[in-house]
Amino acid sequence: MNAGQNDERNVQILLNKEIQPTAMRLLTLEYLLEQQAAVSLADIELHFHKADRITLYRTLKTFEQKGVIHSIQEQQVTKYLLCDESCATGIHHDDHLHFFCTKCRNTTCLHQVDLSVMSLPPGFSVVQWHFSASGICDRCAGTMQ
Amino acid sequence: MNAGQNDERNVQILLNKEIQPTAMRLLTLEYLLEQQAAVSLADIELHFHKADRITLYRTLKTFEQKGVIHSIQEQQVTKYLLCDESCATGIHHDDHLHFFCTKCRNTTCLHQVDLSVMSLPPGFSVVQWHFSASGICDRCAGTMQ
DNA sequence: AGGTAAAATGCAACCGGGTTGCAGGGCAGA
DNA sequence: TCTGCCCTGCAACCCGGTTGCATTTTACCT
Repeated sequence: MNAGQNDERNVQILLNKEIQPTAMRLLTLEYLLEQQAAVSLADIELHFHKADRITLYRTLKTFEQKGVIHSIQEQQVTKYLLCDESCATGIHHDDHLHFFCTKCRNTTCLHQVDLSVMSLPPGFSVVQWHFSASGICDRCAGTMQ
Repeated sequence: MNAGQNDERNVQILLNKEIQPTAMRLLTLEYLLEQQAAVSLADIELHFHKADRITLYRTLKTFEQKGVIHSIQEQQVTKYLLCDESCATGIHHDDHLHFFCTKCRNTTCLHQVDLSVMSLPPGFSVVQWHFSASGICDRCAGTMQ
């Protein structure tokens, strides 16, 4: 693990998406890369207690718009997750299931669930899917207290 | 169509769900019964321009809790729809697809889409599903301008 | 290196939906 | 008729999202 190398890699990630790699953005990206679950603006704000809420907000907006992260609605709050490689400016492929665990309150992506079987009645054309489920995740199920 | 009969029927609907049939609640129920699409608190408020926002809010909360309606999140705002017969206090069966048309901005339920094919990885247990899609609905597709 | 323009940041403030507390009013039951 | 409970309406608050504007940083050009 070499911090300098990670920085270098993260700079490249941003440049590939046409985002200027500023300090704030690199820190935010680094944080997002560490996350296993979706995080809200408030979560990030709490983590970087010195950072400005609005800057973070705009950073996330930029990331989302450029295809670095995608957002989901989780009971009134917006949460963010890293995108797949295939996402780009204005183009998202977020058609996978988001699972919200009511116990640990984490939201994770379940790419392995096959949603291709979904078909709509004639006349409807879908631009975007939003799939989510809530319940108990595998980790919490394993650790009954 | 007999207004008195409808009233009587609506009173019964509420009583069956253990809700006191007050004037406000009957009006709200009547309005909800007329809707083809999900409505927000603001929508209802606009329709009953004399009504109090908070009372409406609490009426909807009561309806939801008692299994008359269910709520969905539609880009930051909560919208409400009538439940199936099978819903009761604290028990909802809303596992059908909600389709949001980006043109007419209406949200409708698509019960005909089969979601039973969905299966999760082992370890996950689902309490509630939330399926939605956005795009162009059949009615708007038919009326290209 | 210095100057300039554009982009990013930080602060203040606003907005709108959701939510709660409390006082008044109406209705049902004693 | 009296009493208590539930519904209603008003005020106010909270919190996430969002915008405007002034300041700072960065990139670029000479």
